[in-house]
Amino acid sequence: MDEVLAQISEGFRLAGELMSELPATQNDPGYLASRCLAIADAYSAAVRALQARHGASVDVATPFGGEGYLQQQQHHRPPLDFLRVCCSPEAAAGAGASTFLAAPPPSASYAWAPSDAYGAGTSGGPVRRVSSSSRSPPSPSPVQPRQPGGRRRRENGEKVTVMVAAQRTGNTDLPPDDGYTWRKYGQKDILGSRYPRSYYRCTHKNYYGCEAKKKVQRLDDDPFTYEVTYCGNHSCLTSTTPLLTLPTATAAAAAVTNSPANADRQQQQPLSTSIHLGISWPTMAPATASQFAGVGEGRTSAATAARDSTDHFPVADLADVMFNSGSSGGSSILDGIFSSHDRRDN
DNA sequence: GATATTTGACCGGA
DNA sequence: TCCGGTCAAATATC
Repeated sequence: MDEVLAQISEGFRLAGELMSELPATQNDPGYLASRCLAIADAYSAAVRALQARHGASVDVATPFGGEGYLQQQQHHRPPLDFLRVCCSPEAAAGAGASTFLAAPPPSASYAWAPSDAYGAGTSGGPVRRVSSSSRSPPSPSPVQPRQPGGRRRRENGEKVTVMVAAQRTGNTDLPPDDGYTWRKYGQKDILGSRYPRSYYRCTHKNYYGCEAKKKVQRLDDDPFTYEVTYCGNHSCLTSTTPLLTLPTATAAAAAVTNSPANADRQQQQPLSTSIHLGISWPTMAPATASQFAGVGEGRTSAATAARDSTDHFPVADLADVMFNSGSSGGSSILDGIFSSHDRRDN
């Protein structure tokens, strides 16, 4: 079992590295793809180790087709929606394109397809980068302490704006998942805009002091497109604090064991889909059209929205069942991890 | 009960 | 003074 845990641990380590490298490597789809595959390999090795240890009791063939499924999916799906930003030709070009991503980046080592090729064509994913700059020059003074009762508007770090296609089915009010978990803290009607602007900050702001924020606004001329502006960096991703206690061997083994009961439970439960890495893991169970239409209401976090997507990726699948194999009501393993720290930040 | 969202008010910058 | 960004109490959800 040590080998299994080591492989899982390695997968997380690689994922963490990749996240921290994203700002510098986002224009290198080939590198990103190779790193993603390395992560997938780590988890696949964990599965193989589990199979070697437990034999037939570890059956990953159902309902997703076993290793064949894993291999197939590795070559057909980008691991995370947000990589479409990083790897899209528009993102690489830096600005300006007004067309939706419709073709794979030529240098990507895995097949790439427009979002509509998957399922019912839900979230479209980021389609273009509009700008990547800080509006104001770096402040000569360090971060000022917040004055009691005062509200300081800060221009911290880089600002990146992307255009993101809304989901075409189900709840189109939800912006597509970008891989992070966000908490909405405000909404504002903007002058000259038909649609209000929503303000989000990182869910883990308290625990990590993560100052990442984003603004989401629908375009007047295209309600199916969101303009998402990211401000600040995710310190919750780069923290060296040992945040994650690996699930127990029992939990991990149970998670990858797709017993009918487990499969059924995975389909029924509203799962929290994020881990400390900030990665939103798509759900393991293939969702039906009716599920798309129903879920996502009420809880509007990006992670929840991700569940509406038909995105599936083997690593994500494995991690999803690992970290969401608990009971309902937010009592996943991750909830246990964050429960004592990550309280509300108001 | 804990946590997330909503929404009116407040604050700061232009 | 206006407008965008944020706060925080009230409310909703699980």
